Amino acid sequence: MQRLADRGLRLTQQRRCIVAQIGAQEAHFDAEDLVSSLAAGDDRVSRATVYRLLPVLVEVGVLREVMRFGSRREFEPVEASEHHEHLVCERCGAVIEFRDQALEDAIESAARKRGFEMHRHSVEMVGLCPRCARAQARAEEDRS
Amino acid sequence: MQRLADRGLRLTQQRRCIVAQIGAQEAHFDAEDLVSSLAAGDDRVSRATVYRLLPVLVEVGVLREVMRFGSRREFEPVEASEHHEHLVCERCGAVIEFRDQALEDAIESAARKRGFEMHRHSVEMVGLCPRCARAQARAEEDRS
DNA sequence: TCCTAGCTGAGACTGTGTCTCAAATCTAGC
DNA sequence: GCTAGATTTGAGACACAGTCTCAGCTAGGA
Repeated sequence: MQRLADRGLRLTQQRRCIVAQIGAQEAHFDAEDLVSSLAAGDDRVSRATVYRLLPVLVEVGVLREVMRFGSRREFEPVEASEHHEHLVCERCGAVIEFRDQALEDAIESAARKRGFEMHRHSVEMVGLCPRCARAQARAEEDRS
Repeated sequence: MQRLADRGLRLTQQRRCIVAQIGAQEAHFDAEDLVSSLAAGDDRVSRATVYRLLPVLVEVGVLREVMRFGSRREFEPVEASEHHEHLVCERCGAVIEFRDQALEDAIESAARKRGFEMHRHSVEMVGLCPRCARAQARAEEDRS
């Protein structure tokens, strides 16, 4: 909230509602999640307002835009967690968050090596989570 | 083309046109690029057909789906080049392709360490390309 | 040649996100 | 506390990428 004020942005009722709702949200969420959970509550905030505020919160450093699964833009609170990467299971849709210092280092070094001033990055790994990999292996065994 | 036949898929005129057009395409392209370049030529292939074939070509191993810039799904031919990552410049929009073995290794090891069976991955690095980073630095110098 | 599963085209439809503009509201200055 | 005016809002139209439907067509095996 304070960060909005610092930037000369107004602290409207709607913005308070949105920020409060973000606090109540799961780790990842997208604009439509917010719109519907605000609608479910007593807060009346229009879709346009939510869509307008999200990029502002990213710029102000409250949110971080994470990968896009499908076509929706996903967000997560910056302070809630350290930066992390995501494993996406093709079979069950699970999203596994993880942090890997060696990977971070490799990314930063790759950028530096090429004179690139990196502001953010994301790694998307798609495949089978441990559970589905096992299930798949069993299914193939049975077939043979 | 052969790969389609191997899978029991038909080699229709439209599919030949699409595959030929992909060959004539720049490194990256998306469905709309293809649709419009097909329309510009003498080939008449509908949008639906193009959108239908692209995921098939990915599955068959002819194309690879790369990162999504904005909201469009981008593709690139698999054989044209080795797997590579992308640096995206926020300022000029340039996309720099690069390959970094250390980074690949770090990604694979991160997946393996977590029992994840990785099928594909992509790294998106956003920031300033060397040229824009220099321009930015100069601009800030001038201002002070 | 014939048959039919698979493919196509046209356009309606869906979902996500943006834009517009009149009306409402926040905040600085008095 | 009041006022002015700059910002923000809401509702809905719009834009765009991508999907779906279904009647008609066709590749390719028998």
